[in-house]
Formats: sequence, structure tokens, C-alpha cells
Amino acid sequence: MSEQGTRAEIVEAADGLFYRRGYDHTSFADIAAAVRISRGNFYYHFKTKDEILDAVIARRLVNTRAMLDQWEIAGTTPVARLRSFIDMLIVNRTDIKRYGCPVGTLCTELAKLGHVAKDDAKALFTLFRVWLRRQFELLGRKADADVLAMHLLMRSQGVATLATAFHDEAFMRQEVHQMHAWLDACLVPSKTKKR
Amino acid sequence: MSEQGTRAEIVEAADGLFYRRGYDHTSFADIAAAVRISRGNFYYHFKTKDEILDAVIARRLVNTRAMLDQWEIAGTTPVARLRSFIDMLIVNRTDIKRYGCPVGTLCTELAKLGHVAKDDAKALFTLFRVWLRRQFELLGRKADADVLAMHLLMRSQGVATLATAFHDEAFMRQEVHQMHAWLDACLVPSKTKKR
DNA sequence: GTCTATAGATTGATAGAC
DNA sequence: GTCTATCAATCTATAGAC
Repeated sequence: MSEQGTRAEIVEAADGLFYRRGYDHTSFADIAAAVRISRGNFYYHFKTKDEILDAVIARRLVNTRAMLDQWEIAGTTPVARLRSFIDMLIVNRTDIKRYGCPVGTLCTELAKLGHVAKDDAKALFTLFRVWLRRQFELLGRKADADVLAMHLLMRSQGVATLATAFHDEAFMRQEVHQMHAWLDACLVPSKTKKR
Repeated sequence: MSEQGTRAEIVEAADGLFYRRGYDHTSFADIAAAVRISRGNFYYHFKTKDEILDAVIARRLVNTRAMLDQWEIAGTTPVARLRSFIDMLIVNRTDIKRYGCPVGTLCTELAKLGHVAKDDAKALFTLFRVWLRRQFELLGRKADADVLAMHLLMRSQGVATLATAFHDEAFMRQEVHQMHAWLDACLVPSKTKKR
């Protein structure tokens, strides 16, 4: 197996384990067992655990960008693209109910650990934020595009956290429905109020 | 120092450390150092780390109930009481920006750890949920009181998670403002729409 | 009730053979 | 590149003196 292959396998396994068990709780032994290599071989590819975290975050950034690009292509209108974001809660509902949102839970854990990479993890959120903001701008909401983007991001995080605690799919669907309704209301802002 | 005194001090210190560092990342040595007792003395009061977690959750349940009772007394109307819940995000903004919501982050961590006490931690959410539901019922929203309660809970969790990631107080205030506006809209549901 | 001392397992990380 | 063997530190937990 080539160096690239093993390294990629390590990062992929670590990505999943960091999501399902958390970064701190995942040991080198766990990752080594998942990739089926010895613990010693590990340090040929990564010198420290922090380096693996950096690689995992880099991998997630790439994958997230690819997903956003996919939504960009598949959705013919900004509204359709925004609905792709909202529906992500339903598509990934099984994992979210078990482990929460991969981005939100990593950022929170790294914040509590006081880990140096916490700002790198924040970049994952920023990726979504900027993408959502641009969709709202295309929608003609230039003035408050960022506020709307953060609001949608906030809702997805709240739904994910409560879904993990209550394991309630009906709640998830209810909130997703409300998010779509909220988006509908965003399309006709001039009618509702002036202030 | 009496047994009750030391035990209570351990639980109080563990409560804070579990919140700021996370449950798994907090060691007996950390708690012992905070209480200024030896690690050995620890096991006179608690046999396992899980027992401390149980005691911490029990303590939080008591404290949360006391806070809800306080809001019940201080608020003369259901709306005023619901605003106390919303404003909690502002009152605790400093801690929330650093460590997130004590309830949400604990539930998420225990879910990832596959910890047996994760359902006990969920009871903290249920405490808020039932209290919020009753306020909405008193408001005359009997039919959808639970949906509204979960929606408010969801928003508070979403704001807490993003506040931790972005450390953005302006965002927090913006969302709190919107939550109050949302509550206003709840008071006149018949005017907005029929369906 | 509190302490010191220590067991036994696991952690992140290293050295060196192949 | 992958392995075995091992280190030093830390972890939860126990034993027993005071």
C-alpha cells in the first residue's frame, strides 16, 4: 500500500471516529485498529495527535466545499440551494440523532479543550456561512444576507443538538418544515413590515 | 470539615469542571486539586467517576428547578417568564461564548461517549421543556404548546453553539432580539394565518 | 475522614529491526 | 513503510496507616 493510501485511510478513519466518539476520547489505538495497522507505524505518517486533527479538518473542508459545489450545480435557483442546506438535516438524520452535527460538536469540544485548532474548525462553519450568505444575496437580501445566513446556521445547530438529546425524528421534521416556511417568508419581506 | 461539606464541594467543583473542560477530559486529579484534597480521599465519597457524574446531574436538576421557580415568582405573566428564559442567553453570555450551554454540551458529549447517564442528562432538557410548555399553555396555546417549547429550546441551543464557535456577542443579541419578536408574534396567532 | 503509597491499565510518543 | 518493543506520563481505582 502506498504512503498516500495509508495516510488517507488514517485520516478517513480518524474523521469518523472523531465524529462518533469525539476527538479527545479517540485514542491512537482506536484509529490504528480501524485502519488495521500497528500503533508504531502511525508515527511515520503523523508525529502528533494534533497533526491528525489538522488533517481531519482539512479533509472536512475539502468535502464540505465539494458538497456546496454540488448543491450549487443541482439547485437552479438560490432558494432551491438553500433548501438543500435545510434538507441536510433530514438526509443525515440517523447520524445527527446519534452524534449531532460534525461541525458544531467538534467546535464545542475543541473550545472546551482549549485546543489550538479550534479556529481551524470554525472555518468549517464559515464555509457554510459564506455560501449561505451568497445565496441570500442572490435572493436580493443584500442588506441582511449575513444575518439570515447565521440564522439558518443557528437553527440547524439547535435542531441537531436537541435531536441528539431527544432522538425525536418527528421534532426534526417539524422544525425542517418550519425552516422551509421561514424561507418562504424571506422571499416576500416587503409585504410583512416596514421597520 | 463534615462529610456533607466535602462531598458538596467535590460535586460543585466537578460541576464547573465538567462544564468548562468536559466530563471525559476532567480527571480526578483536576477535581481533587480544585477542592484541595488528596486523590485518595476522593474514593471515600465516590466509588467511581460515574457516581460523581450522577451527583453533578442531580445537583444541576436541583439548581435548574430553583431557577425555574425563581422565574415563576419574578414573572407576573407567562410572557414575562418566557422572556426570562430567552434573556438567559444574555445573562450567561460570557460562559456560553466560552463553553456553550451546560445542558446541550453535556448531552452531546455523553451521547458520543455512549454513557449510561445520557438519559439522566436529558432530564435537564425535559425540565426546561415542561416548564416552557406550561407557560405556552397558560398563554392559550394548548394545541401546540410542546412544539413552541421545543422551538424555543432549539433556538437557545443553536445560538449557544454558534456563539461558542464565533465568539460573536452581536450575533447573540441579534438572535435574542428575534426570539423576543417571535414571542410577540406568538401572542397574536389568529391574525397571521389560518392554516 | 483524610492521608500516602501504589497497583494495573492506557495514554501519546520513541527507537530501532526488518 | 511497517513492524515490535518500550518509555514516561497519566488515568481510574485500591490498600492501609493515621
